[in-house]
Amino acid sequence: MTLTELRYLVNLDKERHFSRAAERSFVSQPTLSVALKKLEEELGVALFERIRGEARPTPVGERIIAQARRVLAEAKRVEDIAGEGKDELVGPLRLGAIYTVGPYLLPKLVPELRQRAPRMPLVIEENFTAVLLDQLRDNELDVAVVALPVDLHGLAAWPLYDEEFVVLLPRAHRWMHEAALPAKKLAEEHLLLLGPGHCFRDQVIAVCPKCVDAEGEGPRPHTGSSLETIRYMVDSGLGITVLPRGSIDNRPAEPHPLPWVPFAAPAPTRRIGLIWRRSFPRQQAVRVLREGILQGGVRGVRLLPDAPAQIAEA
Amino acid sequence: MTLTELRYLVNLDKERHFSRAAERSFVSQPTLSVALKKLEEELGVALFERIRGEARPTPVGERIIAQARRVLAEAKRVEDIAGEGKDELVGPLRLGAIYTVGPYLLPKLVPELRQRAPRMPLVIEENFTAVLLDQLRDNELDVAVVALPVDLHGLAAWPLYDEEFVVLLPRAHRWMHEAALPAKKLAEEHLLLLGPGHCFRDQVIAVCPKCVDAEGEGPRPHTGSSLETIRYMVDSGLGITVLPRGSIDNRPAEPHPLPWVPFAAPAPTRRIGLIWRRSFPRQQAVRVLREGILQGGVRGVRLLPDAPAQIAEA
DNA sequence: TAAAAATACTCCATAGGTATTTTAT
DNA sequence: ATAAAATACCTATGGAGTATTTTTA
Repeated sequence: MTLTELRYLVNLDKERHFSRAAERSFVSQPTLSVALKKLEEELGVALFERIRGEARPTPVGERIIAQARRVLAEAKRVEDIAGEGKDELVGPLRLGAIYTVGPYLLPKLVPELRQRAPRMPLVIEENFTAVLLDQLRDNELDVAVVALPVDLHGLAAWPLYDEEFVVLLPRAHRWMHEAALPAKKLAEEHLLLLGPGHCFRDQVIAVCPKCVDAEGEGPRPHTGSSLETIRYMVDSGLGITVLPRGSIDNRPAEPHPLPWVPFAAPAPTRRIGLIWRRSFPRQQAVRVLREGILQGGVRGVRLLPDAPAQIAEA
Repeated sequence: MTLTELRYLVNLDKERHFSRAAERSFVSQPTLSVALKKLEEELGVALFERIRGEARPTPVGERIIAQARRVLAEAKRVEDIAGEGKDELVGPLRLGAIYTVGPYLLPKLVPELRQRAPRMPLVIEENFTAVLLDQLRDNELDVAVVALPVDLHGLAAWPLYDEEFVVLLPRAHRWMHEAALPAKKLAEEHLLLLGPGHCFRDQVIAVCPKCVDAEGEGPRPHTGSSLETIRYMVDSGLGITVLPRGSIDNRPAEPHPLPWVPFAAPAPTRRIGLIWRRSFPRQQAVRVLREGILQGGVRGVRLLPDAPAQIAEA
């Protein structure tokens, strides 16, 4: 039994006439005759009585025709559902972001994407890189914004932009009018760091290894659970800190922002990119997300060219 | 889209693994892979994410899989219905009979058929031959018992038995001890006939053309609307009549039946047979009906051999 | 390296076509 | 004689197979 045969069956019931049913089915009359005979043989029952000039359904035939209509209707629903689901920009996109990017990226990104893909709501989760990677692999997230490189296993990545690190100072700090600071000077001050697990913490330590002791601990009190927390700690005079450049401009305007100073060249940077399961089927969603981030505008960073359309490697 | 593809789809969802789903579908792994890819291309959506060691349905995929299950369930119902309808001895059989046979045949036939085909109830209609033929052709009846020959157009016939005609007399009639009567003697008496339209009327007139006048009218009062009515008229002394032999024994026993006499050889007879649309698909029902009539027993008639399994001619 | 899925190719069953015959009116 | 359906026969698509490659953990 095939869907085609059932279509012939229903058309024959509509026309009660083999030749006209064949026309309606866009096949030749013998094709429909043979197909119907095959169906009758397979089902083991006569579906129509062939009376001169008219094909009349038998009693079983009528029941089977009614059922065939149901089959075809359900089959059509399959196509309908596929049609609705065809647009990759329809349906929620589960987006993850590391803690040190989310707060500065998302406020711009969300309205931007509502413009670009109004039927693709974002389900957003902030977490550590390691957790985001697991969630991607476990199909709990679709895409994530992280600092590259990361361990790509079954994942694909697309670099978005590089952002330099800068030094955030308390108000009226003695360095506040320096044009640029060499990294090693950081050790002269009390350096506030994020807690373990934040990749940005490790990146900052890499810039100034002397700022931590043998156990990898910075001066106490030393950890904040977010960059914003640390900013408050700096403002209250506990010490200085290092921030990614993107966290400077992409936040609500303040009347009296804290002073900050760039690093001396070569300034340390981090590279922010998108990652997703290599098998994730909504490539267009990823593309639109990228465009939303880049053109939606993260201020103060260096956007990367479109060129390596999407880098994926083991 | 084919039912087979939908079956693969559902099996893949059950197994979440191409090779195992292929086993479950009794096909090779490449077959299932290719079929699924074809389905995805046709529908224009990704149905599964191929993650190492696991095929995971996409959100659209899940909806389509659920719908595919519905399609397959409905398709299975088609086979179920066909299975139920496969037995030709299930479902009502619409049986017609001429007035001069029905009353003597049906009382035995109905219980006999309830035995032989308990799930094939008889819907019975008595009528004139001409009406029965029309009803057969108009699909208002399935089979009919009539006197042959008739105009077979698109119909098939199967002779059942021959029955002789006999002469029914009032009590104490002067012929009541005759061994046999020549047909021409009928004209000596007042011959009661059925009304026009009954084939038996015409057959009796053919036996004794002199019994009617130029307009084909017999002596008045001359017509009864049924053989039983005429029997009463004979009993009340209005005249004699001619009956088919089958109407003698196949009726409720009477304490004092009317006398009857056979015709002199060659006795006139009529041939009773089954007719049905040549396209009528329940041949087995016809066979069982025939057996029910013959072996169920019409008394006093000469059964015809099975030989001409079923005669059908234009 | 091993396991799984995708690809390449080959084959054959069958859906579909055209031409013709059979059937019924 | 005509119209309709069935049959015969042919072709080509595609479903399914085996062998192999690609991919990823």
